Formats: sequence, structure tokens, C-alpha cells
Amino acid sequence: MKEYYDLLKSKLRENDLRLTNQRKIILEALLENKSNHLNVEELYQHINKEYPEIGIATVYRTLDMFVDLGIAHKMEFGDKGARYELREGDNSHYHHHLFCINCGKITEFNNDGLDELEKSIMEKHNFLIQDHSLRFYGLCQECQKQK
Amino acid sequence: MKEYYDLLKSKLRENDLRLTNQRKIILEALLENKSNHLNVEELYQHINKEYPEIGIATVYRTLDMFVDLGIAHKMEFGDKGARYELREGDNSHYHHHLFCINCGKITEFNNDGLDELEKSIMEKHNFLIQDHSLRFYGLCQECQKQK
DNA sequence: TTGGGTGCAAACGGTTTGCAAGTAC
DNA sequence: GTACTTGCAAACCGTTTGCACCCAA
Repeated sequence: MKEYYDLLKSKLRENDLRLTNQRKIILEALLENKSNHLNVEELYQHINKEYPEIGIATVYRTLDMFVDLGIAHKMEFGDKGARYELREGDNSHYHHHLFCINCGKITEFNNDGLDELEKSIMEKHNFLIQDHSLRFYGLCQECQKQK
Repeated sequence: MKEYYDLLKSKLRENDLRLTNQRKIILEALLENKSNHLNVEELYQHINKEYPEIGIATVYRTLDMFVDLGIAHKMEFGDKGARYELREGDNSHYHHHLFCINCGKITEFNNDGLDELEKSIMEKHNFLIQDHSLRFYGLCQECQKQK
């Protein structure tokens, strides 16, 4: 918590941006829902309960800014509504996602073994990789039983 | 060409759907632009030149249907506008994409080595994988020079 | 004090939908 | 002939934007 707060503070200062209450609150909401994979609307609803004066436009603007500052990731699963999650400190341990096409449940899995592929692609295609996304779409355990 | 046409025909028949001119034309447009990664609007413009009577709603409906029939893939890169591409016969040789965040250029690369990861995830998470997507975001060769 | 930040509501843009007319089978 | 399809235009909905007011530094 403190860790992300300090990170935000220094990133903001670096870029001559201000540390507003809204930005603190939105960071906090992301932290509280770290594993819930809320989309923007859901995150906004969560914030709205305690801080009804904050507008959704601010939430969008702030989240985009967090991405620019390198604090958050934006993810879209094609099911209406982007999701944002905080970046982990060590990028190489970034996780990826299983997306259930029946119930929409999102599960995380680890990144092991992608680094080599990344390296070989950089060389083969002369492509400077800055971010990556690996997803599997299918049926989670519960939805398999159901069918 | 013939191959996809026959596939479409049989898939349609299986599902009591009709082989209309529009569906043939849209399949053809996908084939002609196999490596161009056009989004729906661009694909529509391409079709519109020769067949101005076809509406964009039909293009959307048809492409979604192609996905349901297992003939096409839908892809979203977060840069406005979904893209569709024909599925290759052998799913295990499905390619993935490099997306240049500067110019939007999309490059394909091969899938080698993802199957094992897939298998281990199926076991570990009891997740029935039906589709997967691996992407790298970064700078293509040209855009690296430019900067 | 002042320029960046916010809330509001309107605008935007990709996509979907209702419906009457068209057409494959 | 009948049900599936289509074209059109309007609706939808997530996201962005313009603007007057606000507030962090």
C-alpha cells in the first residue's frame, strides 16, 4: 500500500503532476480489488459508494494516467469494459490470464518460460518488446461441470 | 479459396443457415486481405468499393457468425475497431501477433512452443482451453529507427 | 496565485438492434 | 411459401471531451 503510494507520489512529481485526493482514492480502490479484475464501471461503483462526488470521467482519466506513468496495466477481454490492474514491481514475474467464455471469470497464472520466446522474437523480428499479453480463453472448472 | 468456400458452405448447411451472396463476398474479402489485418471498417470500405449495396451491419453480423461457425477469429488490439481473420485449418499452427504501439503495424509470428504451456495449464487449473492469444506490444524496426 | 485537475453533461465512435423488404431453399 | 437475411437508421454503451469551477503546490 505504502509502496504504491510512494511510487505514485514520485512518478507524479517526476512529471509535474499533482497528488490529488481522487488519485489517492483510485489507487486505493485498485489495491483493494487487486485480484477482482473489476472493469472501469465496477471500479467506479466501488469508489462511488464511499466517494459519490467522484465522477467516472476522472476515473477514466486517472487510470489512463496510471498506465502512462507505468503504474498500471490496461486489459481488454472483449467482454465490454476495459480493466486495469496495478503492475507488479518485477515485470518478469508478470502474470497472465485465463478467461472463462461462459461466466467471465478471470484467473491468473504465472509467466514462467515466456522470457526465452520474447528474446528470440526480439532478435528474429527486430521488434523492441515493451509489453506482452498471453491469454487462454475457455471453460473454467465450474462451467465445464455445468455443460 | 475453394477450400474456405466449401468449409463455409458445409458449416452453413450444418446449422441451417443460408449461403447468401453477402456471405460469399465477405469471405472473399477476408481471403483477399489475409495478411493485411484490416479492422471491420476497413474491410467494409474494401467491400464497399465493389459492392456498395452491402451494409456495415451485415458485415458485423456475418463476421460474428463466422466466429460462431469456427471459420474466423476475432482480435482486438485496443486501437479502436475489432479485426477478424480466417482460422487456419490446423489450430496448433495458429500464429500470434506483434503490435507496434507507434505505427499500429501488425506482424505475425509462429506459435512454436506454446502447446506445452497450454497442456500444463489445463492440468494445473482444470481449465478447458478453447482459444489462446499471445501478443507482444512494442516498437517495430522502422519506429525504433525513427526515435 | 495559477496552471493543472475535476465534475458534469454532451459528444463520440464502434457496434448492435428493430423492422420492413428481400431472397435462398 | 416460409423463414432466414439484409439494409437502413436509430439506439446503445463504453469512453472521451469541452468547459467552468476547484484546489494542490
